Amino acid sequence: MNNQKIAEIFNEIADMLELSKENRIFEIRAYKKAALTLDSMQEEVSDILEKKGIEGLMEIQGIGKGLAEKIKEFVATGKIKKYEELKKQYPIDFSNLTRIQGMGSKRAFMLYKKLGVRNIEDLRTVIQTHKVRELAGFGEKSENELKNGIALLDASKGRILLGTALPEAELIMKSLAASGLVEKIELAGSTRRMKETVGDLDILVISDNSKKVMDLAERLPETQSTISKGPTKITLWLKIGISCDIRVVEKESFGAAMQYFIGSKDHNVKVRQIAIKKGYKLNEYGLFDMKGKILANENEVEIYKKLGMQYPEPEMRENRGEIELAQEGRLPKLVSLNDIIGDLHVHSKHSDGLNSIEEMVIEAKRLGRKYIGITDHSKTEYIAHGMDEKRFLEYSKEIDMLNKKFDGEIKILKSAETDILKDGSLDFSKEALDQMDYVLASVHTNLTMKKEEMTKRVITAIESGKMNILAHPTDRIINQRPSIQLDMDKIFEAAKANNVVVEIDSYPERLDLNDENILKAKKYGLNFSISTDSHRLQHLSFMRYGIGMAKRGWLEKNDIVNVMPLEKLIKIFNKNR
DNA sequence: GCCGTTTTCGGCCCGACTGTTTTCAGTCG
Repeated sequence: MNNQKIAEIFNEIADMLELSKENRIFEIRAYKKAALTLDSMQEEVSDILEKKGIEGLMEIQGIGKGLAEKIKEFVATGKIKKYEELKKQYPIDFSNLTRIQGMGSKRAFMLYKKLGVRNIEDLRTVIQTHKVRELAGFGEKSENELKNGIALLDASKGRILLGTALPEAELIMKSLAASGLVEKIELAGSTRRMKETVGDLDILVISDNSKKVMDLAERLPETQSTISKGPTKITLWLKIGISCDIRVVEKESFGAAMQYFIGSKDHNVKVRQIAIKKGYKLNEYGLFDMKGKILANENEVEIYKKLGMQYPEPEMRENRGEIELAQEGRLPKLVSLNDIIGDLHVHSKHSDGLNSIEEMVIEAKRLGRKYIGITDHSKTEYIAHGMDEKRFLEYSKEIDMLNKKFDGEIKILKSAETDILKDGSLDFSKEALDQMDYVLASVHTNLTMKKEEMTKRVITAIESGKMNILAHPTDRIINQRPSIQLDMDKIFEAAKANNVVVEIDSYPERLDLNDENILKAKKYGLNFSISTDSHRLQHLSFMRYGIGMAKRGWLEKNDIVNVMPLEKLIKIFNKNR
């Protein structure tokens, strides 16, 4: 919770420094960069301080002594002196005002100085009375731009789920491709990198008629309005509450454009620095030598090659060490969707799923799965219609029957999503657990337990010698519910010692483990399962999101269990039971 | 303010679009 608050303060400090007369552009950048890092960081700064002190903070990219001291100050006192002092000079709600499209710190300050605008409500008033258009540097159009900006912010969903953004982007791309106007169309940006949430869409197009492409984009059913439109780029506002950039680029520079617009920003800054060190220049049009001669531009692989690097898959491009590995030729060969042959977390009508086991099995078979594990809830999950031992028997019989029916086509594994109860015990009798091919277990109740207690609870389950997969380990729901408090190092250590597989839950609201935790877990040499947590037929296709997380966490095929043939998988499960 | 096999001082990514301009500042990604 500290992380986001400090990020906000750092951003505001940057805004206020932008107003000072001296040129402090790099100091400003340092604050903004640190804010970005803190905002997306999983580990709480207060935890880092507690464990490793101020040196721990300074290990974070972009945080040096100065910022580490300020973070420490905030954790200790809830305030940062430098911020409080600046704020006296500029009593303006920058963090909300600058969320308005077209509003930066300078305009915000101008509006404060001339019209006394301190926050969005003040701004609404002066727009209504048309005072903004009278200001020097503003005009009628600027006033309308801000008015629209506020409306967009009101309608904005902020960062939306990857599971919403990706299908939306695919719809738009499909329509543009079907028009016959485009020679090539590709997804870029954070959606291409499979980030768990997405702030806007980025689409690249090759076309010899960019105007027609943009006119068409404006008329798509997904489009709400046009934010800006130039000769090579259009920004749309989509009905789902985010914006979408469509850029038309030359065929010759398509690779350079892809490299540039896939990002991430941090990754690109570092790659550009490498280019500069080699005496080159890299931008969205190509890689150039000192004389401006083109070295590479049509494809990304070539650009990285000329820079002495392997091609990093988009999911890895976060400047988390992938650049160094690419330079050394040691990039991991990431797992891919095609490697997956089974799904080990699937619900049916027996608890809170919508479809019968048979329906789920048929769909899984259609998707090419060789086995599917049915994992309906246990009795403590009474809201989800969880099964007691008696109902488990009926469920068990049904699975046996279906296995006869589908013999040779797909194997149905008998399991259950077994609650890890408050004391760490499992929510089924020993007899029931023994009947299962494997036991998937997870926390669903008493989510607010203290870290130490919660960690002990989960480790007790892991050490029970009964469970095989720890499902959605942190239990977070993106944008809705924070993670349960767990010492992840201890959990992973215990999982490793007890042959427990950790899950990457592909359900878009969960994506749990997330990329950061996967990277951490990989260091412990754990086995992972990538499963869908399906509650209806359509969910079985969520696998690609879990694969996205796995790739962002640098996982290779041999880190994953549900790529293995059934016999080998069962052996792993039987090891600890 | 950060950072380091060119540097503990002197670098730090760069182009598109818009509006109010008369040559460019502000914003964005």
